[in-house]
Amino acid sequence: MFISNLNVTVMLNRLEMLRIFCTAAESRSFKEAANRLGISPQAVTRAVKELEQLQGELLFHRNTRHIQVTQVGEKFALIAKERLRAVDELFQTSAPNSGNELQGRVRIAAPVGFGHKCLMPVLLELSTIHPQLDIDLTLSDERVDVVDEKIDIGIRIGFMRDSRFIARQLAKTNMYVVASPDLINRVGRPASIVDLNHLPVTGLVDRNTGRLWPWVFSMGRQWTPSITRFRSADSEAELMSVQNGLGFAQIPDFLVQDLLRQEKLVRVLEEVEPVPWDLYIYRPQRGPVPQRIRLVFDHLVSRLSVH
Amino acid sequence: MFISNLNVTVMLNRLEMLRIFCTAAESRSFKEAANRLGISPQAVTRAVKELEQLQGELLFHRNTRHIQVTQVGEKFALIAKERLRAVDELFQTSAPNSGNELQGRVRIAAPVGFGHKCLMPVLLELSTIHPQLDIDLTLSDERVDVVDEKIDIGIRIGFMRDSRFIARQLAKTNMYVVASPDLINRVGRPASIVDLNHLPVTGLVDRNTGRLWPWVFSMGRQWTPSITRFRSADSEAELMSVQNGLGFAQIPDFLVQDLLRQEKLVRVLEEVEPVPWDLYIYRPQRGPVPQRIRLVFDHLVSRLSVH
DNA sequence: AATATTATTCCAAATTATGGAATTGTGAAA
DNA sequence: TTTCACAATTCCATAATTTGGAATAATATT
Repeated sequence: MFISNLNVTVMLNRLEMLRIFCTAAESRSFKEAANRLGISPQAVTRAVKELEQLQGELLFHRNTRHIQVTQVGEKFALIAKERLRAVDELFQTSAPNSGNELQGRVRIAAPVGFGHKCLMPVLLELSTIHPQLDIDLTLSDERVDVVDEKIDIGIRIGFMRDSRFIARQLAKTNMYVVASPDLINRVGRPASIVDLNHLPVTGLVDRNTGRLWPWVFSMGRQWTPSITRFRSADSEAELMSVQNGLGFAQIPDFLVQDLLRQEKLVRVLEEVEPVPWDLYIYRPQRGPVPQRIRLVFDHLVSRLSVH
Repeated sequence: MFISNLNVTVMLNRLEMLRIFCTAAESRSFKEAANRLGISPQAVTRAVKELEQLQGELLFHRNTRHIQVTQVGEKFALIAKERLRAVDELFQTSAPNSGNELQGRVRIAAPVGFGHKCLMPVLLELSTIHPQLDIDLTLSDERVDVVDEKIDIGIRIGFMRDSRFIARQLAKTNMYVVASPDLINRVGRPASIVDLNHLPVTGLVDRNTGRLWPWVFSMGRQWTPSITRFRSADSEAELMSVQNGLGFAQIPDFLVQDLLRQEKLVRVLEEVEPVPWDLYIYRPQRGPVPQRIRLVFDHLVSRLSVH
């Protein structure tokens, strides 16, 4: 328990305090935040004031005419929002599992980022439903044909016009140029592709060539970073660096859509985005296909498709 | 707001509810939990009861003589504890940054898991201190000599007896056999290495050979998984599968120590663990070394060393 | 069978949260 | 420049919630 200043009541419900603060951070006024939450404006003032005292710094600049979240407040709100959501999630019921069991080895290949973000949850779910399955997962960002020959199911971005495989489109995937709100506040947003030349950027390294992947834009335009703030062949590491404000990056939408929704990242250069690419799942059309491969394939299609 | 049954008061402070529940989950009685928290046993009863109503299922089996957290309760407690900690963390102040600025490219190589878990936070910190640095990070789990030639700073597990490099030991790293508590509850814990032959395990694939890395034990013993529940060359994916109870795995301590501390994972076969390996950082001893390399090296040493 | 201990329920008292009213501050309109 | 409308903030009386003592019920131990 903490002792407050005179005239500031002690508010022990920190969860509600955070919720009020986060709502205020995305409102144009405390009054608007209060309306959204169905509470009084005094409650918003009290919550923000108490949080500022706990944090030891201002989270909003404000007067009777407008409010402005501080940079510290902005960062704090992003983290708080996520953690608030995580706690709220604890109070939402989840559906039970069901299904019949499969067993044996299934070899699956996918891009790294998609693997971690979208595929692993589904594979874990699959494995719960079918405890006898042996999932052999290969994650890489490059098209390695020899690997394709050894897999049962693959997921790729691009196009698939090969009769050796049965392919099914999962979704269209966009390539977004994104950055953290903090970075944008500091350096501004690019108005055109050429602006990227003098903004901090990060880069994804092609493991095969050692060079940076070019960024793709509408009308077939490309731009390759030269000077970067951070670069790696590891897309996860690149994403971490972007989230932490090191630079702008071009990243597939499935990796960042949650972060965009949570306002941890912001899209820029939307008007020059390339046409969406296909995200598809495929399996070889050779010989009789084990039932488990067919069923896993169908399960992945149903769980990964975006309608 | 939710309408409770007769005689159950509405408790809006969900954070405290979770805290009470989590403390009870690791206590031998509600009275003990109450003592730990400095509240009355009635408060513990009320919090647990209300949480059970919100979740729609029993979290404790209990009578006046003892309490037993249910399996659902156990799982819920593990998640809740982490999220509770994450929220509590929001209310702890953090120290400001300081330092002088460096600029230019620094090429760093490290193992994937260590890179994500231990190294990225430090690199992000470095980049904040030195915004002009261009960090080029290569993450891989294999020793690739040609890559070593192109790097400025490397981090490796094993031994380093090469006079071409300046090496400094960061820590001893242990290889732990771990599994989720849920899995152990379901299948029991191995009493010896041979028990692994009929327990579910996951495996890390050597990208170069396509085969599974052997597990290492004391007195030079090795064991290689044959049938796995899950396998990947991607250590992150393997770790996710272990956390979700797919199988036992042998994983370096730096990847799992937080999860062990949080009781999300449990160590087994501790008595046959191999002697610790060296985790060391190194840089080439060729020609004059740019100051930025030297300073980054020293910074990494100071931040990554375990005392 | 008796006893000690703990979970649970009830209830009065204590504590906290709440919004109306008033005050203060600020930008826009006259 | 003055006036006005609006919102942040503070104060305070009231409402709502939380609290622990007391009582009850249940259970393992003696």
